[in-house]
Amino acid sequence: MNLGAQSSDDPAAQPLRSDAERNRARIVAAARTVFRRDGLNASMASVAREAGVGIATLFRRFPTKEELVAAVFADRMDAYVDAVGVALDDPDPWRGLAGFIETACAMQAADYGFADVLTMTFPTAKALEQRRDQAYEGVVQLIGRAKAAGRLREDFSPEDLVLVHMVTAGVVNATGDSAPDAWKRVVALMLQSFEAPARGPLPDSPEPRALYKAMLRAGQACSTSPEPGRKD
Amino acid sequence: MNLGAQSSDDPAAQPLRSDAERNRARIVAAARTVFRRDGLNASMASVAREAGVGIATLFRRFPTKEELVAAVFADRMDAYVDAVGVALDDPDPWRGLAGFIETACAMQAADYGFADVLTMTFPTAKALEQRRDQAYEGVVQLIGRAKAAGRLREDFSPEDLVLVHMVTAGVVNATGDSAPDAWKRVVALMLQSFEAPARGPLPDSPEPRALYKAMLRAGQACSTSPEPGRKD
DNA sequence: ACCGAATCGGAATGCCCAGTCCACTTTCAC
DNA sequence: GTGAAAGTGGACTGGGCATTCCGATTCGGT
Repeated sequence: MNLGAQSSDDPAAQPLRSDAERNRARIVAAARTVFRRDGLNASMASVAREAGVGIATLFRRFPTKEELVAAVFADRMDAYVDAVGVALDDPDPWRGLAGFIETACAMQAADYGFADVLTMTFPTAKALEQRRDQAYEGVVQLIGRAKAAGRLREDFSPEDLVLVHMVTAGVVNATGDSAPDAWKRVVALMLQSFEAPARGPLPDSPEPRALYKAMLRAGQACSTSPEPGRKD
Repeated sequence: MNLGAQSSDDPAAQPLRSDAERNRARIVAAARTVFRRDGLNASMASVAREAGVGIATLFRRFPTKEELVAAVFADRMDAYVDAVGVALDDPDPWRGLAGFIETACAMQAADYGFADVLTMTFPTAKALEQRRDQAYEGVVQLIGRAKAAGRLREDFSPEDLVLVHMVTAGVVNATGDSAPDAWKRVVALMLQSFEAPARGPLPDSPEPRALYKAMLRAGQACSTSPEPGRKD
């Protein structure tokens, strides 16, 4: 794993000078802190300040924000993939799925940056997207099993998981520190209506393509503009 | 009603000069367009541009963004209050409540600015907040009746409506034009778990105070900073 | 027509941001 | 030790935004 990454653990590209490696680590740590607190729209300058390095140093190491994001959230994505694994190990597929959703949303609530990451896509961040795909495959299996067990409504689609992440991101965004647990109620509510039997039909799930486009747009917006989301 | 407002229909303050009145109308119309498209974080400058007036003109008429927002969304808020009225007139209180929620969320989807307005509060915009309170009272009644009819889960709280608005805002924000109907599925999902009998207990509803604080913070952020939501 | 007051528009200020450039400093292989 | 390559930080450019100021313009009562 971690095939083409240019991260510190990539032995391919010639190793950084020791001071550069030290600064790189500082930057990633600082970005972790800042993104967790302020979300992905935190400025590069604020990351540099937090890290105690010059702006140029930051940009030399991570020419695009996407690369920085990828480096920072690699481990969160690993945890996300692990959570899928744990869910798949659960003999009760419904409990597994529900637990996974709760865990994943808790990760969003604990890290505003990660909340954003799960609603965006970064095509150039290969390692990150590969992990996302890996998680996706697991989730598809999980969904299949939960439906087979008759515990998950038949019209649930993998896209619904993305919607759940968008919902959670929206709630934690809006409530912030003032009502830090509000998302739990919302997620519980959604889980109750995912459980079979369905209480009624639902409007169609968004097309995977359309949803991907939405996530893509959000990701691009985050690279350059001040605000992830729609804008002029 | 509309007691202390300084809007165009306020006969108290000396009337504006005819050209000023014309510009005021243009500004409000332009702001309506811009806020609908870009949400409340649209810049004052973009409103002035759209209106074809100078920036100073805009600021002279609406010294704060809150005042502009109040002027622009007065009629949307009226429609919102009306929707509550319609719901209260429905002999089936559950159908009334469900229909109201769908209508209100559709209003959010049709106007990004209004989507934001329903998740924020603007203490200085008296007329707007008065309408919000009016709607709130109606909703409380509606909830009471729907519970009495045994169609709404007993642990539903008025705060849940705010959460629904935050959820919808989050989804339309994230999906934008790419998946413009995704919110319908999410709202349908939530409605299904609001319907009695409850499928299970829920985490507590956020404290009204806490939720108010969250809405307040978002509103203040919108007045000055580039981004409604958490930030440095 | 005239004149003062109201109104106008745009330039100016001050802040934050992304991203680049360059003169100075540090590392490390020899 | 030493010198070249790698690395560094801060100044700088260019843009957007909120907000203020002011000289020019327009309205409307006379």
